[in-house]
Amino acid sequence: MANGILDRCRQAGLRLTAPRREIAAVLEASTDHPDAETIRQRAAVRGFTLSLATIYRTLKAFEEEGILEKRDFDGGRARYEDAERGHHDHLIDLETGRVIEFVDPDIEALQERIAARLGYELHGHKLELYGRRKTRR
Amino acid sequence: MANGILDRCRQAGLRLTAPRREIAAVLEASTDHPDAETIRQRAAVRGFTLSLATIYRTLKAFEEEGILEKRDFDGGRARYEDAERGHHDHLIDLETGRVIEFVDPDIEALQERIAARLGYELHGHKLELYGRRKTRR
DNA sequence: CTAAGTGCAAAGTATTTGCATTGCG
DNA sequence: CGCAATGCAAATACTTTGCACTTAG
Repeated sequence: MANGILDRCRQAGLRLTAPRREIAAVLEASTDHPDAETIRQRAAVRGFTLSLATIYRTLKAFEEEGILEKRDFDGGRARYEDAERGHHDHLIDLETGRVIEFVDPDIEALQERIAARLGYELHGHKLELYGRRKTRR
Repeated sequence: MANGILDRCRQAGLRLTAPRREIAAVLEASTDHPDAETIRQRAAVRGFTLSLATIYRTLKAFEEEGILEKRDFDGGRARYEDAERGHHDHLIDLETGRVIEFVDPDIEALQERIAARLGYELHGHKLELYGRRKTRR
């Protein structure tokens, strides 16, 4: 079974170039959802210079192969995350903008049922909750 | 109670200018989720010329006042819909790109519970389902 | 060896903004 | 009247693309 991004990259028939190895490394070292520019900065910190064009092309290629998932929380820059880390949804902190990941089996099941009710086969979903931290002290 | 977009516009202390009346009219006549350019075209058909800058500024103002809601289905152009029409979620047809609206009280309740479990007060949410029409004949 | 991938700079989209002018309240 | 809103064009933000060069397989 393929676990790492590079394994899946190879499985997909994509060449394992130095930039791709670096982008994969940055993504796997990230616990958040970096955008293209952030990926470049993180690579730079690690001593690797990446062209933004390459990053965009690579992210698109990875996404098309189902290796990464694209997120668009705010309509600004697109952010990416490893698709293999298992599906989860997001709660966005309205105060800080922080993104909290969560999973809920009930939600998954319910969405499946709703899609079926509408006459559709569910192929994916995105759920974003927006909230403020409860001021319980 | 304020029902129309213009009523809420006035409530919010925004001036009721001709372009705003037109944008409101176009939105209220739309059953889909138009983007800025589409709004301009629809206004044009109705014989009203709108500057794109004005449309963008108006949409942003309306959104900030909670009159409209911004959607970003594909990461491309932002789309807008009347916030007062009651909350609903979206199912996007993967074949045609068509957007189907739906409401499900169970989903609403479940999301509320999840947010609470995470220690958050839910202030909004977006749910997008992606699917293909069931080929049942 | 050769098709896929890269970097650069230029081109595309989508959206925002400066500024002089207009018009709602 | 005065300040908010408008239109235009220029500016910005993000992403894509053409092209010549490099490199993985």
